[in-house]
Amino acid sequence: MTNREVAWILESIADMLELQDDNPFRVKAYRKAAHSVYHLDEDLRDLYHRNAVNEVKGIGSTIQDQIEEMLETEGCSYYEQLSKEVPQGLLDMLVIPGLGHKTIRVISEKLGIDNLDALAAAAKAKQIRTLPGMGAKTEYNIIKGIDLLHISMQKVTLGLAVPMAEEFSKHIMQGPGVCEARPVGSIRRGRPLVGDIDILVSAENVSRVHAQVASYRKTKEITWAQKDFIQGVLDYNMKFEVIIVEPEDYYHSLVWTTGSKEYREIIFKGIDRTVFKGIKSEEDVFRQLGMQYTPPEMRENRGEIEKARNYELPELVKLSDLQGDLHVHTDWSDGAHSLEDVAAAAKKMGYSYLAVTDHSKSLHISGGLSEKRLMEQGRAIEALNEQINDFTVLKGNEVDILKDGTLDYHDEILQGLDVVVASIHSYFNLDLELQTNRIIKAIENPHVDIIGHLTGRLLNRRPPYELDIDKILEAAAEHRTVLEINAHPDRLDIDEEIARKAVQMGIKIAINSDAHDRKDLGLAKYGVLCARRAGLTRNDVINTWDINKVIQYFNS
DNA sequence: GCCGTTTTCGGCCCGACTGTTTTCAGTCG
Repeated sequence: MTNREVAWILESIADMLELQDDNPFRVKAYRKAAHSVYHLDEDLRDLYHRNAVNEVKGIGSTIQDQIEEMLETEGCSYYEQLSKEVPQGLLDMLVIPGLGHKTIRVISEKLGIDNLDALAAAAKAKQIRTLPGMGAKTEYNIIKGIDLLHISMQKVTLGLAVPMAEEFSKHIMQGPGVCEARPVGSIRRGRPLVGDIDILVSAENVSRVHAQVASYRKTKEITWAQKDFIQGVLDYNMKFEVIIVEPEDYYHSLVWTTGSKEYREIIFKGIDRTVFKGIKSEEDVFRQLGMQYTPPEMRENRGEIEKARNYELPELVKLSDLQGDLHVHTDWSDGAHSLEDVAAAAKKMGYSYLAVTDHSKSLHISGGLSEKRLMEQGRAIEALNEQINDFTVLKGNEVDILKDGTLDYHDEILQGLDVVVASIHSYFNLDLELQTNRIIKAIENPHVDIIGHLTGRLLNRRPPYELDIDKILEAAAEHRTVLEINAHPDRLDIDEEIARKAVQMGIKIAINSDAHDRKDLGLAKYGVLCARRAGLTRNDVINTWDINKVIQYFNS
């Protein structure tokens, strides 16, 4: 069992205990343990072999025993026992915004409802409003929430799909006679939400691939199998398709299975694909098609085919172009690691700079820094910079944009910072005009360098706030304010459409991890995918620049 | 259930919003 899976079980235990109205602190203890495990740097198995599982913060003797059981048996009897007591349908309901365990308990006890379909039906039949503390609005939110849930159940974020697809490919790769196995389709194109995992496999012996796929520990079900095609379901209801080809057909199949349906139908139109047999690279397939090599992220038929035929594609920004990260949290606010640890991790990644941007004072829950603490942090950063070579930590802050568009610190404070990222963390429901003006006011503040996660969307969970994007882009262009592509796979905000529009207007972009954990610095790769889908080049992205150029841009 | 340089028992993050109520419980970040 992986750390992530252990964390998921602990989190589920917390949910079930909460639905049973158990001691809230016990619930919290499980959540805390889940959080610690999720953010662990080390594999739990290694800790287990060192007999050090209980050294993890938030894990005492009870949870330690449960984790050890999970590692030894791939199961957890306490979790299984609770699963029998708490219907899965109640856990599903927790995902609906506005429904917590107490409300769900009342609904389940008074109306005997234990699944989403019955809940939706009761809401539509106006039965929910008969319960204490619930009214028409509650019913409306339930119906809306279930609709959203049905949509989100069809697709998952890259953050979930990519690690699963990589692990699955690796497993297939270990099969006898397998030459290649790699994720293709929408995952390879970097679409922010994907419906299934597609894996292209080339192998000498097709039947052995079937056995290898069936033996994967997360394969729940094979729903359809042909000689060269396997369709099925993995854990968490993740659908997959495995396409199997002969080694000599691998590269043209790679192009075929990576592009969108429209894309491949256009570029291979009227072409017998057997002419590509034996080709040794994707580049050669494109050469034979009379086209410029097209990066996977662009293969969507959105104008790139014409450009590729005229050899006019831009050179897209690459992950290795990034020289730093301009939005990162530490344990001074709600990050998991110290200033020193985060800086060391960034340096290890090959970065040459990092802006520490903890939360500002109004964000109490996230440990927002008072002016005094911010000053202290500034001194700590200066001291750290004295100690490390060939690396610069910039003094920054992710300052809250308050309801009226003013910022959470006075200008004199902001002036002393190297990097000011301004973001919204409250009043998500303002109307279009108020919300737009609020952000424009922040853009107009001369100390603001970057707007963080502009639209506030959370993929599969929360729609963007009401914003007049065009007006905001005009203001950002006028004030030379940088827009962030927040690389967290739950956000990818701004999205590729806005990013494309922004650079056309001369706005610069920062690809920021918004890491709250040193491991999360690596999430930058998802932001790069988004930028590449938007057609961005190195020069469009300021954190591919060296630090002097970045600072100069902010000060200009 | 976890934790401890005040504690092995008695605490554990808290302020604001939402939708329901007429003073507040539940939810969320």
